[in-house]
Amino acid sequence: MGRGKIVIRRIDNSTSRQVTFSKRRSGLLKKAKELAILCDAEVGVVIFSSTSKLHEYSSTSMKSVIERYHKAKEEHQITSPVSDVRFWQREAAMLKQQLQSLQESHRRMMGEELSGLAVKDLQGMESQLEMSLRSIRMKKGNLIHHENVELYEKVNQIRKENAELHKKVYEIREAGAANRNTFLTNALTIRENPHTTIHLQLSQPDQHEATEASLQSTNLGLQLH
Amino acid sequence: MGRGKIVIRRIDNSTSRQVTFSKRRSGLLKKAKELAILCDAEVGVVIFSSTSKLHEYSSTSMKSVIERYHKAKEEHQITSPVSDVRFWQREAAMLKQQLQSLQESHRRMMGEELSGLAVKDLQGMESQLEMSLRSIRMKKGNLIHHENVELYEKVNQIRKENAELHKKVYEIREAGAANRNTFLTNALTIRENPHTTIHLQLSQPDQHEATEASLQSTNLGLQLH
DNA sequence: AACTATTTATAAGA
DNA sequence: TTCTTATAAATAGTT
Repeated sequence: MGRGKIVIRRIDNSTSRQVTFSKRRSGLLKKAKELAILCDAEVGVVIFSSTSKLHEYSSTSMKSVIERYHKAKEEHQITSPVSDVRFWQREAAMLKQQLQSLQESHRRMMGEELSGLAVKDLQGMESQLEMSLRSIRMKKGNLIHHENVELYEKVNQIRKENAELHKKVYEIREAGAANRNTFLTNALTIRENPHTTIHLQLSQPDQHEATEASLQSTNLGLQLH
Repeated sequence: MGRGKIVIRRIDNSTSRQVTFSKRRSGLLKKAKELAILCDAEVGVVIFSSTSKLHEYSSTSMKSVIERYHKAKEEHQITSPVSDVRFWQREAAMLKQQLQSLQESHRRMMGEELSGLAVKDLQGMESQLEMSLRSIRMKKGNLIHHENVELYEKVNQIRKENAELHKKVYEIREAGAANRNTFLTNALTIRENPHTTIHLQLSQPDQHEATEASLQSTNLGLQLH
């Protein structure tokens, strides 16, 4: 990555070795930092220059990294007779767990890591956020809104068709009455207003559990006796 | 150094975080190796993935690196029981502090303990909450989409039923024409189906104030007695 | 696990 | 040293 390609081998010239060390050291530490942040890793880097100068980076603390390293390697001496150690280890483990849990919750609260959540969970979060917010602007018409409008229109169309059906049935009754002359007085009851209003309301996100679209049969039972 | 520029910040998506970890980890270890060789340095790198898997490199041996590190830090004891206790105590204290800080932040996020905050702080929180809500609603919108698909199906079903009603009405008329002089009285009963109610609800993720889509009662009561 | 379009790191030069 | 710049290398997004 430079003006020319180099072979990875000890740089003989002391000055340029020093210069290269300086550049690459900062590059390495930067990359270590990025890895830790990007990938949520615990990283420790220790560098001694050829002049024995120490340079280091750790995403947490070098002590933590080394401790963890020893544990992972199971090279840590086991029995420190101090039960205090175990207590504090447990304490730390518990706190770490609490912290992680809260961090996760916090991230979700920040709108991150929402995958894997159920609608109900999201609903709860949303209403919580809404409660927290004094005012939130309403956002207008997204794709679902348009679909909603279309559904509204379709339902209205069906309503009209139903109204027409009603009218036809009424006409049939009239015809029957005319033909049969009488005692049909109460034969036909139209209970509903022919202009039955369809109430189309947009649901509250909060009440999403209840918004499960349930469109039930408009089955108008027609029976001949 | 990729198809697009990225911001150095925890990668939310677990899969791509894992992939990036794998790529960058090998990159980091390679760079560490190169630095050690080119510049005649002693280098040690320890990496714990977010899943606590250990990865390491050391130009000499990790033990040597760690010992030299401790020496350079003038901490000659690798791990004495005493320092162990202190370490865990410090660890616990640090975690406790982090936890408290995050708890406070979380409470504020929940709209609690807002006193003592400047207008600027509140504005920052507000925009953060708005961003969070956007993410959550978008996510929810996707989840709700399938409900719309179901609604489409149900609407289609109703249409079919209406078509059948048309047919029946037609048949009734035919029958009426044929039996103009016969007993039709009470013969035709179109009664309300108990399930006639249409209950159509659509969730609108964004227009929460007025998004309750509730379409009730296309109840066309048709009764012949 | 490859493939590239890009970004990033850095070797060499000033 | 520090800056500049041409180029090598790393890698983000994609397949």
